[in-house]
Amino acid sequence: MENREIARLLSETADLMEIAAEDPFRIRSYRNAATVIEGYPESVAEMVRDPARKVTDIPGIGKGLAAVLEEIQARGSFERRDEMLAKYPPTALELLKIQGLGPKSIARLWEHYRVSTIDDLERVCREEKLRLLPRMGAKLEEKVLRSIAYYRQGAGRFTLNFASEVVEELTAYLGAESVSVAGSYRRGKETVGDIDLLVTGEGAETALERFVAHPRVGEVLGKGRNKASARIGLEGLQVDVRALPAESLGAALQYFTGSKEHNVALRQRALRLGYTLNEYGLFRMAGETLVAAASEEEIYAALGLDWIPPELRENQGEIEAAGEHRLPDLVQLAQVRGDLHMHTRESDGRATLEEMAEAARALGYEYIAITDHSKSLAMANGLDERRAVDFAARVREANRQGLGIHVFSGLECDIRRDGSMDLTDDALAELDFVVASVHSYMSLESVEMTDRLLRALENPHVRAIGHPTGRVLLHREAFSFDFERVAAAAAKRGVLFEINASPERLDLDAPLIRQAKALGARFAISTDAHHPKHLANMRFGVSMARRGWLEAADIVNTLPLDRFRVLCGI
DNA sequence: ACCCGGTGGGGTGAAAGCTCATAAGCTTT
Repeated sequence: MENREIARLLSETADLMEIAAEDPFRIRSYRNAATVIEGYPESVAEMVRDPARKVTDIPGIGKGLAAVLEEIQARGSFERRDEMLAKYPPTALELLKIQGLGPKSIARLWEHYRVSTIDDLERVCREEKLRLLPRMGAKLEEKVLRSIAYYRQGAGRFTLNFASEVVEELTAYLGAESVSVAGSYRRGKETVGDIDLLVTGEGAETALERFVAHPRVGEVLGKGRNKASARIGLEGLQVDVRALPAESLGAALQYFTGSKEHNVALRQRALRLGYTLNEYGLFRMAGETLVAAASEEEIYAALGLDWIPPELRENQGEIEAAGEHRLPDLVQLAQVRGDLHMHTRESDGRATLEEMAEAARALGYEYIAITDHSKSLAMANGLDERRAVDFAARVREANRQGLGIHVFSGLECDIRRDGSMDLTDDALAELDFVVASVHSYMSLESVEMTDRLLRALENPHVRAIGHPTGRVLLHREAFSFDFERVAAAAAKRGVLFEINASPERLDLDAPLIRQAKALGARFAISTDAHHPKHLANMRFGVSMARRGWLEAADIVNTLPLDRFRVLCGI
């Protein structure tokens, strides 16, 4: 079993234990163990099997959890988990994703009404029975119903951190001469519903057999000669694998990459030009002569178009632009030279300044900004004025000593309800790069939120607005405000929009990026890393930027260090 | 549960504010 799956068993059990109101410190130990195991460089399952190794050498794993890991390795579950599952249905975990409900409420709902699924929950709300329970009322019923509706929109979709692991693992595993990923994953969409893989060449036919035999494949939904579908992992992400001849890979890739809207428009164009386009190729209609199929470039060229990068294929003007040879020269990951939003142990990050700097240096960056939280986010141990100023001095000293990369002292400063900054201007003036972010009062009316953000933009020390809409994918909607006014003001004041590359956020999204660019805004793509490995999430942010039609010139952290310093005056 | 440090037991990751309902539970990273 993979580390990630072990971690999942532990953290799900911790959730159930919370519903059962067990000892909070024990619960924390399970959660901590899950985090440590997920990030552990070796296979924990193999360590359990190897008599020469001791899992208790892993920090956070003691006698109790070592026994749990033994049991997981032996039979895929463990006693406490079974006990919890006997007490509460496994679907109760899903209820934790509904905003407004926590472990106590879920326990009560189960005890009083045997509510165990989202459908049950919806019924209880509609029948106005939730309000009869202690500490619950009519308002909560409304809130829960709204949250259910939002949750259902995202049901069955997955964020890119998980999807990318599956793609990378299967690509290596299938063993065909070529494996290409298509679908919304290839278009860089922020969440995916399934994964489409195309295999060709040597080993393509046996790849389907290998696929359904993969140890993490659960339910096989179908398997024929050319296609196999299955759900993978405990999460149940659907993967479709298609085997096809290399001669028609381009047509298949074009077709299965989509989007549907792009393909419809492309086929209409083909018809106008006397062709027909399908997943096997582009054909001249009379006589059905094959015109192009092996590569996407040939197909687009035959239709009089430049090759369109997958991220743009949404039928949002890209076909017209390709016909007029004015597609943007989209930003690429390799052009990124720095990362301007990350955390260390100073607040809620996991690593030190030096460790983050070293990881960034290893990625080939020239500079980073360390931006820990400010004091309002007490939960994250945010910095007050004094600590922020001391930290800036520490960063200056670290740069003098030399880190192999330039580090800017920064802060992710809370934007308070009235739009003022959480720290004084004097303190902010000591820092090189201040990102201002909203972390509270997210449900303000649009007018108040707009005024709040406009005021934040007025602060002379603010360089960027962090995760500007506050959305958390599959969990929380963007808060409402007048984006056009805020973007226009940001452009005027030279404040950057962050494109937050964390796969949980990906904020701004593509339509807002395009809108902001049209209003003259500039951008920073930043990972918001809380751990050195999170720096690698930059690629997801670059995908969003590309979906927003951005070029390197739109993004400040593609600038070399000296030019970036001049731009920011630091 | 773990860890430390000691062979018995104490400490553990940080608080503020909102909502709904009237004391507690949830949210925020």
